Amino acid sequence: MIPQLSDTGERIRTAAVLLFARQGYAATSIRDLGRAVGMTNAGIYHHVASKEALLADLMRVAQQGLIEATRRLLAPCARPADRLALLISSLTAVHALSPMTTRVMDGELRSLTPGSAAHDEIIALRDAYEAHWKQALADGVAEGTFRVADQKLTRLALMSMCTGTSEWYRPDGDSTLEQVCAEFVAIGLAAVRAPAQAVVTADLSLLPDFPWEPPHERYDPRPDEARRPHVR
Amino acid sequence: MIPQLSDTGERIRTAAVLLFARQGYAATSIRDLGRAVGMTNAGIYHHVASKEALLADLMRVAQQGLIEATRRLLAPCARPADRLALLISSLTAVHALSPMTTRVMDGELRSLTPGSAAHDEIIALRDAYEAHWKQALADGVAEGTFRVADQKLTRLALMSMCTGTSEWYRPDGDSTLEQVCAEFVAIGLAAVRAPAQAVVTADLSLLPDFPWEPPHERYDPRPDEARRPHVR
DNA sequence: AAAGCGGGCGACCGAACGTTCGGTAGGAGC
DNA sequence: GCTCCTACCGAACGTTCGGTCGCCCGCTTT
Repeated sequence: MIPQLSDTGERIRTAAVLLFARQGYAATSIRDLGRAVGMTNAGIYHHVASKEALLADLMRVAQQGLIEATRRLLAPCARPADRLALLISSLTAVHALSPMTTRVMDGELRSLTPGSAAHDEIIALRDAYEAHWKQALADGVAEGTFRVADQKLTRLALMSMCTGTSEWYRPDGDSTLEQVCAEFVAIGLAAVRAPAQAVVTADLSLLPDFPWEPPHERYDPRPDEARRPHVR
Repeated sequence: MIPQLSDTGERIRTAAVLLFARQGYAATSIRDLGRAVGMTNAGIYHHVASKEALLADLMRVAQQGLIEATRRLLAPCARPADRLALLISSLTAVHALSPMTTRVMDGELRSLTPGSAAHDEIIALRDAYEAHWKQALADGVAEGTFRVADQKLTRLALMSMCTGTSEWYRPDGDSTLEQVCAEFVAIGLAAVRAPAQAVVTADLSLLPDFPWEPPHERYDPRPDEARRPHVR
């Protein structure tokens, strides 16, 4: 028979991403996790080495997915302005489409034990991703297409704008994802004083797909019983 | 004699803002707090009603300070473009100058018990602040000065850009705070298609001053002994 | 000198934490 | 029929959590 190997593991990851994004890693207990998937806390440990290893797994796969998707998107694209446009629209789209995963990815780095192998690995992955942005900005400046006061400032400001999307975007809001991306690309190109051009946005089908990302709207992890008030 | 009433209370708040910003509220224990100010956990409770009340106090004062400063800044200013410029530069400057306080203010709302009086109060304060942004944008659109696809989208994108500043700004970086503010105002006005104008930025002396905000660079809370590795 | 008092300490509480362990139900392979 | 193996549970481990209680020290007031 089909072993359906990681079915339970996937359900655990789905619940973990949701709870970590909602309450934060430190405020989520293994027992919370078990309750969300209809298991005892002991059962969780048959699928997960430790709470921190679970977080590290989620963050590694998320970060690698983003890097791989970015590499694919940027491959056929030469001009710095186009590359910057793709970086902006893809980062925005990933944060809009996978808000829970990206919230954990962006905000829980501090929950990994500093100096641990997992911590260092995630930092290296994050640096590898940011290198794409640094390169695009530096190329545009070297080419004379971009005029920026401070490349680091510009990069961090634009990335903040994109990553913030996970905090507010709703698919049933007033703007479609395509409109959001186009708008952000326009703002980004204005920020580097590049001439407004034919708008290039990312092909959404090339974006990473996280199997554990819950559906966008309301998703309630409680299986059959009400959750305790979490007084503490 | 001067009772110097809140000296210890102020030291507790300083340590709390630092630890909450660094590790998060849930990952910070009362004993961590006590260690940072050279006290036992029991001693802390002579100055603080509860851990959550301490967080609520910090958030309330921070949010009220921001609202009050914004009110003062906006008072003598009529044109929507100028008001938007002031909102952008003041929000950016507060996040650059008080990164620890603003990180707690922006990121720890979820740590307040939902439905509690404190939680509702902070939400009401946050809504009161956002009303300034909504008003400025709506006025500009009504007046015909701004052209935006979606006011909510524009507002949240610009606010994300400003609040992100607390995550990366360093006073010894490549850009001065004035340059950052001017740049962000330019980006913001471009985002609403307002004509580039004489740049209006906030008077920094009108910004709120949080007595507990630690000095910007490295600030080490350990009083005399090394900190345990925080294994758990 | 005696009394009052605020600030802090040591000891402690019940609960929850991450994690481990022995055991067991059920299906697959021989 | 017997033996594995996977998946999970009940119970407990030692530790840490937020918070309380009683006492004591050093200061002020009288």
